[in-house]
Amino acid sequence: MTTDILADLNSKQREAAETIDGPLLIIAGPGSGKTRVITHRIGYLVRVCGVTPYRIAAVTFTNRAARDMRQRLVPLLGPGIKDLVAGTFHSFCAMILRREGQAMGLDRNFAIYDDSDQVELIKRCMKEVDVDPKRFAPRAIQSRISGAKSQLLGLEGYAAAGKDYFDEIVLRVYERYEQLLTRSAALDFDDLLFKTHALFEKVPEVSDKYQNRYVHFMVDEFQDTNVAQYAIAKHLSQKYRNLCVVGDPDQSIYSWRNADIRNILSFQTDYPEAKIIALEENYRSTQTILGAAGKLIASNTQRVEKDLWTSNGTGVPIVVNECYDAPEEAQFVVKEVMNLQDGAYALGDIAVMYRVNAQSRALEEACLRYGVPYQLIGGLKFYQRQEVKDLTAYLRLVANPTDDVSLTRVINVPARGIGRRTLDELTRIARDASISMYSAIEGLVGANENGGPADVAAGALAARSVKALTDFRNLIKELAAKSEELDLIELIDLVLQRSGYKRYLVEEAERGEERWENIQEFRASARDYLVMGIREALTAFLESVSLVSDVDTMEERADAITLITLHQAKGLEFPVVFIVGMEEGLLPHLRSMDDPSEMEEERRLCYVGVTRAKERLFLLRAFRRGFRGSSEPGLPSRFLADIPEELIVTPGRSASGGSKQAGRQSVSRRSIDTVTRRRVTDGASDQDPVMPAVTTGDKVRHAKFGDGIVVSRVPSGTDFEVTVAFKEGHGVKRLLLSFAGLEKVE
DNA sequence: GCGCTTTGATTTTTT
DNA sequence: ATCAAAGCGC
Repeated sequence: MTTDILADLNSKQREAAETIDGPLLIIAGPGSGKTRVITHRIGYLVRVCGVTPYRIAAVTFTNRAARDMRQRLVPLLGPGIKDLVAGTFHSFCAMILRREGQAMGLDRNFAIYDDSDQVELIKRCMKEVDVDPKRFAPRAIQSRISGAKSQLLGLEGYAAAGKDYFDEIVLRVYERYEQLLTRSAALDFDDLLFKTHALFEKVPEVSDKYQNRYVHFMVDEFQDTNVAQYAIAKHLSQKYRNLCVVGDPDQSIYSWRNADIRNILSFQTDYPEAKIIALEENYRSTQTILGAAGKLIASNTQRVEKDLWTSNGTGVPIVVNECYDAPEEAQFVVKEVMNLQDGAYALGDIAVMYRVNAQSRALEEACLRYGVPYQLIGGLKFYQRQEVKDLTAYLRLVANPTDDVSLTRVINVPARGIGRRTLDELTRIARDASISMYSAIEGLVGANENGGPADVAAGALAARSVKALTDFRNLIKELAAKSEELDLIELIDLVLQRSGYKRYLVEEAERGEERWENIQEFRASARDYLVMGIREALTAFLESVSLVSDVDTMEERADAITLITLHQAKGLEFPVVFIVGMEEGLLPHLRSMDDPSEMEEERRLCYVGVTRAKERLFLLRAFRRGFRGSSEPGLPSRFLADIPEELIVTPGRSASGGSKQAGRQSVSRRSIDTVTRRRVTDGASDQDPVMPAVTTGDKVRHAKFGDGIVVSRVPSGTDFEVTVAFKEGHGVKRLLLSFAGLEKVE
């Protein structure tokens, strides 16, 4: 039994999985089988030690990581897996607060404000407390407030610590911000952590309940946790002291989001008895890649040395190349991709990574031009799109009408004659009475219906404005009432119809068609929630909308290359990796230049990128790069200088014109052959596409409906639902991919 | 109150 | 280059 589960672990991994009593720190280098250790450790706990999954919590950095973990655990835990808590800190805390938050006066239907909601609210606060948004960037204030919460200072702590002039300003906004959040029954991202911690501190019954429950608590990506997260982990494992944290200080890349690498040090002082296990064997990369990574990270001074090694072969040299500008760099990538594809690789084996999202543009254009299918992660995030946010705001209002940010967002979308004047007046009333804007409307409407001439509140508003507000209130009321009898999809349809949003999009809005399609995609994503009761479904759906990121929904596709930021790439691996924009000012980024510790973080970011690669790595830079219109020459990244020359091959400067293909091609060819042999012996084909690789925009043929174009593709259970627009009067059809028998046509 | 034009600023990374 | 906020005429 015992040997069964841990059989395929190496001795260190095995030791980590078997250490189940007391605090444990696992330092896991890149590619060292970290996820494997975590899942096997859980499997061992359940299968061998007889711990019920209900008593285990595993917190990961992304939902995607949690999903992967669950998937791998299914064969080990069977149906018991549903009792295992596996999620991000934020979703874990949201769950606790929904369940227990009333103990400290929290509304069960609290809204969750994401980043942009926060900034909206902060702008409004600034107006109210008379802080000029031109002198002080709302974003900067938001980041201070976020910092205060992440470090568990909160308003009081911040007030006590604050010193300089800017702090004074922030404090004024912060105070109002908290009032408005409370008034809106809303929590921001940081509150999810901050309030959970506060709940544990203030309400012993709740604290006891969860401390008793979690006999084993595990934290993944520990190097990227903040003070609040660590405090919560500590708190929950106080009783059993079985806290297992896994991380790699060299991959800490989120200090800007208040992640505190010192947590690793604190862990060792907080738990002096902790066992520390380092996983140093790398199963992922070639010696060449690992060697380059090692040299790269060795230049950091603030680090604990590690001895990473691999028994993999040497592999092929790293390709370093300079191109003239970003478009040429992108073209180089695409040409190489085409070479690799004829050789040994599928498109899904290839990723292109970059420092800033803006760099994806040139890459997309090149892919489009040469017909290379790509999958862009992040960028203009789906849930951040205007139409999706608008619809979400309506749904949030149905769940919680006191949500001021959502109300302000859609009260006049589509236009209903509620303009700035009315809105200003409404804000004033709400402020004076310390109530939400929705309640303010209720008040106005009530006063108006009673026909009181001494109607002080509405005095400043025209009758037609009051009428418009009344109509809006009735709309929300109606939606809320009807929502009880509908399912989530029906509710969405009702919202779209009754609010006039559908008509607005289709008939008047710019790019209406495209945006309507996004709405359709969003609507389809609600499908997963139909099994629950409407109320529960609505809350869960809204929560996932706020808490789910783009990497989370990333599909493993064999038929497209992946374009992704270095940050998002953490935790992923690809046989072939291109890192573009290896230039001073970009990687390392300009903003890190004057701070040595930020510079070290840039280096770690680069290290993360390099260590994503299994077999082939390309490091590219452009001689000059466009920046907001103009274009400026740049210098090669200092990180390139850290990589030993013997690990590098340079195709030669790709000067304009001429026969630049020849030399490069021969290098590529030879290298691919080497790799091909290895891959064949591995016998590992990680993808077996049973279904045709059909994606949005593809031309397809159906036996009955003929030719059409794929409008959208949405996961649906283990299958995909594709929406296809067919020609010749067959119209738009929704089909399940596995049954549709679609054939791709060119 | 609405919609057009002008002006001005602008984020690096994301749960 | 791009987008949001402010200003202005209807």
